[in-house]
Amino acid sequence: MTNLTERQKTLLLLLIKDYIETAQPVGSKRLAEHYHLNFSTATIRNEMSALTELGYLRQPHTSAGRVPTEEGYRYFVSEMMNKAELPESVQHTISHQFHQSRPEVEQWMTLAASILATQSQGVSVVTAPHTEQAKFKHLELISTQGRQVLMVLVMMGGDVRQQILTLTEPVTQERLSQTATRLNTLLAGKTPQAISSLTTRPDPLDQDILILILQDLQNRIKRANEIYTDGLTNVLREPEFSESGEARKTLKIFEERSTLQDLLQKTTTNSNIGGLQVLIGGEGEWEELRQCSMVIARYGVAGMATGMVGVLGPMRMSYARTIPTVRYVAGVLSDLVNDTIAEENR
Amino acid sequence: MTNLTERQKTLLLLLIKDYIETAQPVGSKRLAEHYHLNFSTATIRNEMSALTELGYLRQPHTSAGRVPTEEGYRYFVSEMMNKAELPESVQHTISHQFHQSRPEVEQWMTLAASILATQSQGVSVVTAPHTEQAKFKHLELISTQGRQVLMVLVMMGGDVRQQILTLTEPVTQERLSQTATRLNTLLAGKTPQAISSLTTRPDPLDQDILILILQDLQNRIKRANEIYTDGLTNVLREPEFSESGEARKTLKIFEERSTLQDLLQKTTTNSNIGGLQVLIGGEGEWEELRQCSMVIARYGVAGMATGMVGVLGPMRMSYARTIPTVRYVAGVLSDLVNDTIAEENR
DNA sequence: TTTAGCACTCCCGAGTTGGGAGTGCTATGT
DNA sequence: ACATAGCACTCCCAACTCGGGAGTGCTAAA
Repeated sequence: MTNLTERQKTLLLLLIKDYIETAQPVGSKRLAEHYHLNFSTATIRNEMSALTELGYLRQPHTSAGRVPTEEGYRYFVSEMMNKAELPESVQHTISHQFHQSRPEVEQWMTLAASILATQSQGVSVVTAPHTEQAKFKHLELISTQGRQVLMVLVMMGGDVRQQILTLTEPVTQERLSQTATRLNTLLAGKTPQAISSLTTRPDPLDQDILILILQDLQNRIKRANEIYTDGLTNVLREPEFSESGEARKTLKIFEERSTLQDLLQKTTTNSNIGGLQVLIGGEGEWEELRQCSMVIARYGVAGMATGMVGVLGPMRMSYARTIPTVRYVAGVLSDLVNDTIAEENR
Repeated sequence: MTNLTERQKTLLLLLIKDYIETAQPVGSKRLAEHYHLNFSTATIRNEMSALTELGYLRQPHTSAGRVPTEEGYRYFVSEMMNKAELPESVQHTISHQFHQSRPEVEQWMTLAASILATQSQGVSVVTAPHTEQAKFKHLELISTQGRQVLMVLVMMGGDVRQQILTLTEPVTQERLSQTATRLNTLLAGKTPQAISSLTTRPDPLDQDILILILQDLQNRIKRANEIYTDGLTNVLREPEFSESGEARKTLKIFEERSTLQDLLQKTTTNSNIGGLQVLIGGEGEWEELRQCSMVIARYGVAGMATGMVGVLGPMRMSYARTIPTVRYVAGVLSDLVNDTIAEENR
């Protein structure tokens, strides 16, 4: 694939860089003058012609400058993927912000989303660390008043959820505690699947609570798919979205969420922790994203708890900025997840 | 103020109605033909001229139709305010959706936001019911593993929050329970203010936990200000936001939130439960909303727990649709809050 | 007081046009 | 064989023009 001469490569990368900055088709003259190249515009024209032939460039009109194709962006991204580094000062700022924040998953998510959005000037997308095989850890039932009972369900991985139940008849705290103790020994360390095969219990209260636990585990899965987002308006800044029709199509993705979930699902299943993926132009699969690119990374601890961070922007987004930022934030989040798990297993 | 003749009033209302539908300046001819008026275009022109003089209408250019001014919209709204009714079928659908939903505040909020957005085709804004003077109800401390402790804090009004603490040294469940019992009797029924004057405790664990409770109460206030939103892209559908610059300014409000909070705060303090307020063109106070209108209502139980629902749209939003919808949703939410409080005091 | 008639204003969309940026090709130089 | 200068050609785009049309205000008559 790398059947490009050194000069072609230089020109291609420069042209894309220029186009990303200016959003204007780039001509031979501009390229020559702006980057002090030691060959003439005619030579550049010849090379550009070749690059067009090879599918890396495209002409919007017969007599306009060149614009990168999706293939061109792919080449550009693969070239810079391993070079791009985040300035140390920015790294410090980011990691500082995280260590300042309160040690709650929700805080981390919104913080990550906010940082990614401002750094990349795109729309950020973050999902909470999700334990695919969350194991039961602890259940607590607390009578609060009348028929109302507070159920607290703790899963390994630090995931906690509470819920207020209203029982059909009042139950003493003692009986609640007994039920909790029985269920705790019964369910300890079990996965949701294992739990769902235990639906019949002798004690009717045990039975009721067990069903509620299962329901809650269902919701937990839904909740794990909750997507944090920031910087939506950044997309409106880009000239390619100036007709509001295009912008609407893109922003709609973030309101409906289903496409987004689909996308994150498909993308992450075949990606490793720390591995970065760049989707360009929806990769033919997501019509809504034909104008966009997305930089996505998986973070967390494989098999224990993983989530996603990503940035969506126009196809001519600043990859040089976005790629290292996403990578770095994913790294920080991985560390945080690691720490949490380590703390738990002390 | 109602110094308008019956005919002027009719014409004004018709014109605004027409403009809301078409987004085009309305001329005398269109008005006459479209609504089978039994007076001529010349008469209409005279009346329109008078209405312009009175400040209800405006001409975009010397020879264009008329467009309502903010004053015009205000008149329109005050005229229809008490007339507008939501069709019963829609009422049923909405109330059905709420009673289908799980009895959790978060569910209600997202549901309300979604319903308002789809019904009104605007951007919905909903805040959770917030108990200004939440009283302490119950504290629970549960040792989970190692130095990690789960703190569950229940306030009157059904507000529950849990948090995982990591103590500096391991503590037995027994000691935790003792602390919880002591603090429960100490704090029962107290307001945050009362609690914050109790900062010194003899037992160091009691002391630590008390501080954490106060921190959590702080966060609870912040959280109560959390704003649920839906239908952001609806705004992009409107022609007045077709240049993305305008749209960006408006959507930005929903990302930054501070303006929105300011607005909700100022608006709700002087409004009663069930009372509807319509802000037109930012009322001179919110520059960002100069193009927009907002329909806002307060819901809940005064003095116990109240929140806000509202819809933001272009100034030519469909008030006839939005006003009764906001009113109805506020009513349903009030009922739900009422039920919750009643359940609690059984 | 309403209405018909009329001159006037001014927006807006459809053509028209010229300049400019960029291209590909060819011929010439290295 | 490759790079470059020169040149004719293409085609976009912004500016300009222009006529129709919608709407107005005024006046005079009913």
